[in-house]
Amino acid sequence: MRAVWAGRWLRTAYALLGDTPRRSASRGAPRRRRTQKDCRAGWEEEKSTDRVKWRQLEHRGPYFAPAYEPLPDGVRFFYNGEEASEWPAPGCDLPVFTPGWGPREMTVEERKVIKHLDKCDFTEMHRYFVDKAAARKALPREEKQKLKEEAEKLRQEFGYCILDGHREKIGNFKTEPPGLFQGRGDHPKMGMVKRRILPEDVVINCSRDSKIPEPPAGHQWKEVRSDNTVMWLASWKENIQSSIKYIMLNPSSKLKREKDWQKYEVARRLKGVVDEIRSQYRADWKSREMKQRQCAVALYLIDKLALRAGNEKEEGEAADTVGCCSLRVEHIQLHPEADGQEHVVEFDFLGKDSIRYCNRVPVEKPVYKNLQLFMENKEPGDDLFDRLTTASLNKHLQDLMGGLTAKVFRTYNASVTLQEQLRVLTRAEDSIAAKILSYNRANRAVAILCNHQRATPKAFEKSMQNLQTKIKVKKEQVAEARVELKRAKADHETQGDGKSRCFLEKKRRVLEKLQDQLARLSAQATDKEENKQVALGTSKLNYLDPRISIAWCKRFGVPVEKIYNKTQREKFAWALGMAGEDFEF
DNA sequence: CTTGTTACTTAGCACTACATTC
DNA sequence: GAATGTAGTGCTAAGTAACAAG
Repeated sequence: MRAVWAGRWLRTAYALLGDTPRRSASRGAPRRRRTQKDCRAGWEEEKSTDRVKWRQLEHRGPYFAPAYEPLPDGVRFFYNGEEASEWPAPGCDLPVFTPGWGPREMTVEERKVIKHLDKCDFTEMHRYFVDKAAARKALPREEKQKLKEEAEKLRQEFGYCILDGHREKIGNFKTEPPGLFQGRGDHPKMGMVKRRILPEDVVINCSRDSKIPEPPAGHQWKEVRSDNTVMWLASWKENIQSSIKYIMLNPSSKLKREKDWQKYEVARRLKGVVDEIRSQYRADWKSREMKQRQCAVALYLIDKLALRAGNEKEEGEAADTVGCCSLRVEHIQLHPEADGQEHVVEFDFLGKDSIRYCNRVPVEKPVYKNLQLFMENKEPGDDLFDRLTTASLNKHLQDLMGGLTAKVFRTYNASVTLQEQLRVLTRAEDSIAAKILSYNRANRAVAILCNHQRATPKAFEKSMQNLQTKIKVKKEQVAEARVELKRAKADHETQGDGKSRCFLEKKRRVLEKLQDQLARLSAQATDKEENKQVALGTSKLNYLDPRISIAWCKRFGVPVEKIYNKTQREKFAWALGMAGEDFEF
């Protein structure tokens, strides 16, 4: 078998041809960051900052994933068709937190022998992990229950903190286990070894007067600090991109809820000035200054198409993806006329998570002309907006409205679209099920606007077929019930007694019930088909002001539980009481 | 201005637990 | 009771954006 790069078993497999992760090319001496002393000063001064501040924070520190067990002796590895008798040797040349095994890079000797991944045969290793997963699945009920209880115990011990006197849920209380880095898209660092995190890597953030978390026996924290202007409880630097990972609170916590609420309030403030901003950027399309023009056109695209800002990325560090400001000439095509419309721009690029954005849109003539201008004398690989960065764009936005950045447009347009679509699609006389379908349609309009895609579910075709079969059966049943009803009607007319009347009523109810079921099934089928490749969750969780949905529920008598599950209701608790039925975004 | 660092939000996928159907 | 379908959850990568320093 070939190297299978998908699947979690890889996390535990050996890294074969991983490059040594390069240290980020730090050019000069490390710059001075905020020190602990500065933090203390911040604490006492209560500087005006939009950062949420806390007074007291106590927690247990992160939970360290236990080390993996070594592969048993029987599991063999083949290279180029031959069994490698000595390799890979169990054991680990990296420091491990508990005695055990972890993924590692090849030694110098191994690298001399193993040069091509496609000559590696992982079959036995793969089977070992598949079997292990199957064994776990086949565990008797009591054993599973026991595992569950152990996990719950862990959650109780590590999964909560005390913040300003309240016990709050932590979002991710475990350090990330070592494994092979799985980037998305064509990632240059795919397959590199992600090191095990040790207590020595971890910075703890908590109140000075709290019980400081104990590092695991025989270990020490990298640092313990008390910075009350940040939301994280612990952090460490990861070795692939040398970015910092954080342990933070669950969305249901007060701190996160308030932040979320603020976000939507900023978007609502934009609503008040958006007309002005729009006429402003329209005017700037004709600006004499190139930079201003580019800014105005970019803003138009961000506003109209809900594009992301598009920060610059370091080449070779991540997959080649772009957003608005980092669009290149090769990503758009101009059509003077297409699909019966004028001034059509065709976009085709990879966005966040290497999700393809492919769209043809008619734009206003000045935008079209400007794009033409921006593309003149440029190579396909050149930046479309060569005078523009996200920083300068956001600087401009900040001047137009305090707190305004490019991403606010996405929030704003998503929420406005939901509100508008709900208004258009909901009919008061519809059943609850039909209303929920309308809600999903409105949600879907937003997801499409924001380009939230998903892979077609594995069993989609099959489950769709099953659904169609069910519909067919139901249709036959309805037809049959119709015939029976007719017969009962005729019987009642000839006999006219109470018994036949009763029978007639019964048949009528049966038919109604069946018709209802049929309607529900076809609605389900429509919904399913339309939703095939659209992910609704992301917009629901991150872009749609929950007060819009809650107000809609109240207005149309739909229970909120039909729209938000328990977790979502906890996250949006701030909005539950706030939004009356006439709330307007 | 550029560049690196830091903090936080947004994103899709794998897995799992539970409901439903056979 | 097994098989199947699906909603919910965990995970962590990949963005945005602010800020400091050269």
